[in-house]
Amino acid sequence: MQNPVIVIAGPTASGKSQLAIDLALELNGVILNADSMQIYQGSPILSAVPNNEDKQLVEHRLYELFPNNFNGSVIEWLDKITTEIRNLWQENRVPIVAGGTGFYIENLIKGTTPVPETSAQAHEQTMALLAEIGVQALHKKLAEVDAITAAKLSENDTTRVRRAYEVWLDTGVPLSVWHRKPMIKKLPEANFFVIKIVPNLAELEERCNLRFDLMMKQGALAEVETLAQTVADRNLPAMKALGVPELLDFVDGKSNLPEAVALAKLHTRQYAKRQLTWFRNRTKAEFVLNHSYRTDKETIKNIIFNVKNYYRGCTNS
RNA sequence: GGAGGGGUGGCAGAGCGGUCAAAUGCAACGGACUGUAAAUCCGUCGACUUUAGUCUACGAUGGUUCGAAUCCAUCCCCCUCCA
Repeated sequence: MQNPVIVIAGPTASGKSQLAIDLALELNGVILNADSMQIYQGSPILSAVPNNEDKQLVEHRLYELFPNNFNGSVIEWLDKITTEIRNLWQENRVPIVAGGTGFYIENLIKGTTPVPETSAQAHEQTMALLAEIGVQALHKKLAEVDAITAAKLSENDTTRVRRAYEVWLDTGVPLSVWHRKPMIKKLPEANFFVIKIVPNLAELEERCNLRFDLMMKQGALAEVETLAQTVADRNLPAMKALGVPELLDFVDGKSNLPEAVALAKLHTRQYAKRQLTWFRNRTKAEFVLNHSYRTDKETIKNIIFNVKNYYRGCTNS
């Protein structure tokens, strides 16, 4: 096997973590987190970070790495995971990347745009401008300096309009120009074997609901109360984990508990759908599992067989 | 029993004679996604056909009118208050 990276991509509650563990046990693997929420420390319960039992079975890395007030992005995660993967190759162990954040996985596999890191001032300035004039006006200003990007974006797309403007402000070069440059792969030497879990929605919905009830029993509410007290800025990524905003509303007295729980479940289901369309339409996989995973030797055997075959092919060619 | 308010598309909720297949929000379905991505955004959403159009729709039935979700009558159901 040469520079293998096994990637397990799938929606929430599809059994990724379990599959990762079962595979890691067979392949001398280490599990690396590819989930944008599990990377933060704030909500191990709500973001379904693997528990201690799982962590004792197999080594897990890149979970609960960043403090809650850290404003992270794909890049920080990419830096971390890149060095972890290289380390594992050195140790002759197999990196198993597991997570539901399609955007992160895509950046790992296909690379990132070579935009330099934007300055904090540019960010602050753009945020201030956004707050002052609103998205649509910012979109208009963007159109003056970067018509191509502006044309592609909805005038309501706060996140992307903000970023495009910020990039222009900081680098003096429109984002559309940056986008023309070739993507940069952090790990050009890696051979990815992607396993995609694609369960049907009804099945997934049930699992999401059951899992959320379990989270509540495990103390999700206390988790959110702590967040409420320790993190001032609720726009921080760590405050966006599913269930956090909903339970926060309850903590703030803006809703009641059953309502908050119902909403959190709804949003979880909607998120799962979004993930499903991401993976369906833009993630190529070497192996597709068309149902949720629970420990099952046949499936593991089958996957291992495919993995070994795949990497034999890679070294030969 | 008396007084009042109301029944609108999967839900909530506007509309109160024509420009209404019916605002808006939610849900649902599909899609996008190049540094906050568990984020953010877009499209569709009565049926059939589809630039246009046809039909069935606003509790039920009947009426007024060129024309009704909108006005009138009767009936059915719901809610609030008084008894």
